[in-house]
Amino acid sequence: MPTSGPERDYEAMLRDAGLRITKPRRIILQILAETGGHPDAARIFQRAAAMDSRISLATVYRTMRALEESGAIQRHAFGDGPARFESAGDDHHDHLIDMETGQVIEFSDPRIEALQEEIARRLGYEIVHHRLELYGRRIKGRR
Amino acid sequence: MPTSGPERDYEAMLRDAGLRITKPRRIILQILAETGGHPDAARIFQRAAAMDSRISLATVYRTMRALEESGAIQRHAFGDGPARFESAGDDHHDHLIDMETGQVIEFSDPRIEALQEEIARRLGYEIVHHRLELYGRRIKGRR
DNA sequence: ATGCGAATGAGAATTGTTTGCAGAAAGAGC
DNA sequence: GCTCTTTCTGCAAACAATTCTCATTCGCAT
Repeated sequence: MPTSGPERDYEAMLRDAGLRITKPRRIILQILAETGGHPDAARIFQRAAAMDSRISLATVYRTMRALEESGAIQRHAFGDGPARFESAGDDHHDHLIDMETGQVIEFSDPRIEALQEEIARRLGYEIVHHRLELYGRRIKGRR
Repeated sequence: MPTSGPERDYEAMLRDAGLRITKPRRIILQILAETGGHPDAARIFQRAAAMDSRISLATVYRTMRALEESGAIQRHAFGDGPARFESAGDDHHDHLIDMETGQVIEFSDPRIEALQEEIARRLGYEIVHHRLELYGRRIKGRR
């Protein structure tokens, strides 16, 4: 069955990071795998609580932090709202946020990445990470 | 004398926005004009309090909001810390944050801007604003 | 099965920011 | 300059997001 795949991957990540595989973590990871998108802590907590009402919000935050530190997920802060998380594949991408719907569209462009590198180098810096977010609205009369 | 210039400009902005020119606002604006950089509310408050100890942090926040809404300043959120403000000229630029010192370096590159436009258009969007932040560390052995 | 260290839950604590309210003060008109 | 209306301010309380404290539970190496 396909559902068993993703869970395994995540558990391996925990293992590799020297973290214990606990019930709450398993649930949270399962949610991350199934949900996709860019959920915030409250949303993750809400779904987790539906599966096991004993889980606390603090554990969600702690788990997210641990996963972030081990490189399994990324933390974003779109606009000013709460932090939102995304499981980190090895594909880098940036975000376009639809200002009307709040929808987040992912994109990537090697040319932009290259320019960023060039600019940073010219300023004497080496890029550790970056954040590029475009906030826009849908062009009407276009499909 | 050169010190009288900036203050005038800011007062005009208040006027134009239909806001009253009050003592606290004058002080806050003066600080913004003199200070430069990307101060956060606490820093602005601290300097304001040095000039007039009655000023409250709430007023700093309220003033920043008013100025932001009237387009006089921009609000940034580097990393995860508190919001930081910058007086908004008509020159657009992005930021490179030195991860060791927290120093913010401004830069701008029309090629990146153009690419962003192109990407957004391809996705069917029109950019309202964007945010590009490079987080990096100084390259050693380079001056 | 046992023990030790790591993880959890519940809630209190922090941090950054906003808000409610009563009094102060700005700007318009006289 | 004085008064009126409306906007601002200060203060403290309210909030939202996140982290921390601590007693208890649990994973897992032995």
